[in-house]
Amino acid sequence: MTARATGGSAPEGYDKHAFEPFAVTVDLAVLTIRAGALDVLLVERGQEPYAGRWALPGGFVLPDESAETAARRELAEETGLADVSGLHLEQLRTYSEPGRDPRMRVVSVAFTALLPDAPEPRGGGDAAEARWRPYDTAGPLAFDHDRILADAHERVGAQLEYSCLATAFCPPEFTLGELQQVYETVWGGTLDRPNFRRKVLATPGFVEPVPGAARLTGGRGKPAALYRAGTAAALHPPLLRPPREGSPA
Amino acid sequence: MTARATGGSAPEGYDKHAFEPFAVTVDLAVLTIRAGALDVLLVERGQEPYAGRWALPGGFVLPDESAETAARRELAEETGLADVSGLHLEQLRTYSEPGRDPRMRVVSVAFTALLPDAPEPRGGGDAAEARWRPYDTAGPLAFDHDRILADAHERVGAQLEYSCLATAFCPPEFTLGELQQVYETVWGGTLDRPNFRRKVLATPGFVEPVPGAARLTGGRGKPAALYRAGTAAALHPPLLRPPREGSPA
DNA sequence: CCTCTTTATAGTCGTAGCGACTATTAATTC
DNA sequence: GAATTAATAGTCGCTACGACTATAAAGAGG
Repeated sequence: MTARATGGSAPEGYDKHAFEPFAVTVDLAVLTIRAGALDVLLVERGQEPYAGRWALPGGFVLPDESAETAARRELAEETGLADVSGLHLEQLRTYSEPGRDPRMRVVSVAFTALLPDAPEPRGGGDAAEARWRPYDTAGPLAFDHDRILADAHERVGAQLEYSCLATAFCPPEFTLGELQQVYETVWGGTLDRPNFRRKVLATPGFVEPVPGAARLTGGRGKPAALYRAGTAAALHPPLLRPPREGSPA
Repeated sequence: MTARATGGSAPEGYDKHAFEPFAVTVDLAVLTIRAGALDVLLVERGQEPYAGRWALPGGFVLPDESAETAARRELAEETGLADVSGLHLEQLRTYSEPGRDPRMRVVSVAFTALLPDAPEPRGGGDAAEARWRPYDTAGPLAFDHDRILADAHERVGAQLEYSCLATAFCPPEFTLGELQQVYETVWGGTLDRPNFRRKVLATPGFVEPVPGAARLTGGRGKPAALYRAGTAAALHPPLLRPPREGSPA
């Protein structure tokens, strides 16, 4: 059933308020790490407004979808991945400023998605060309997508402290060096390797060793032991970000 | 399939037949602490569906409003407070399951609001009677409001750990005992008073003493020093919740 | 082959934070 | 004025953590 609710045609219970139907969309901040840099998936706009500018992938929520379902569908379309069921997808927040789209009233539910490997995106369907772009030089983006992307970055950075989210950037089996690089890339600094190792291994359920003493050969140094994501969801104790300069008075 | 608003092949502007308009509402989880118990502001529904059941206050987002603006307007209407500009209001998440309202497609942006004192709510406008109810015996609520309320509780509990949010439950000047009671009420346990005091005072910017060595008299024991909310937004180091039983293997 | 480089892993040391606990102080109540 | 209540001060021992050093195991290049 379609809601044509402007004026007096609102359903029972809503008729005391006049309300305007809004378009509801999802926007995706799809993040990955390639060559030690944080990359974001962007699409190039072909028409006004913001023609030629890059934007976050997204689209309308269909009548029988939740926002989460729509976001996962868009994620599959934009990345071209066959199976996105295991990927980390999380609602960020909703952006509803009246003027955020000059054409009409659009309320957008933003999501953050994290990918381990980074396949080159295949432009799905009629979508404009999609590409990985470095996070640092991504902007300025169309609409309020700069802010959405910044919010996503901040949220992911904060969640690395107290959740196992970092493993979502890693392949199924990974070394502690790769895991550390996730933290360093998202937080933008360097961490002490022995200390990082001690903290990760001291946190129960964060990672577990791959059976058989598997090691990753082919690198330049000593082969690293392989680990899998553990069963814990939260980190106790948390892995706190080193404080920025100037914090302690 | 469906034309995409951000796609390259769509004609000028949005294709009006590509999406279905949704009603967009806000729902508020308004929390306070009264007599050492966590209370939530609820309204009684007068009509189907869920007639006679309690629900979170909320309403439609008007055409010229953002969701935040609508939430603050609803907060003022439901609580009857003249000035809600200083109250803590924060977006929680958006609920968009297709069947969450049996009448029509409603996407609801949920907010959490924290109040220090607890004036008896005046039923604002045509709203049904609004009342403070204890959090523990609030359910079952109408629609998916049980889940929204639970999500709000969990979010607030988590934010107490690493933000100064607890002061939002307190009046402008408060004692450390009152602040501790906020933590105990939301987390549902007891904290050691000397240790709590030491941690709060050791966190720069969390609280600052009221000038003049002001103290709160009239209580039964030794008068407590009065404090104000500090200037910091985040807590360094965080005030971690005591681990639940069974967490360490 | 031997050595240098690179990376992983092991361990040390001093400090800060924190949980558990005891002691003291200053008000009200009986 | 003694008992009660609550705030504040302080102690003790353990753990976590940052900074640092040392060792092990691979490839690179002569």
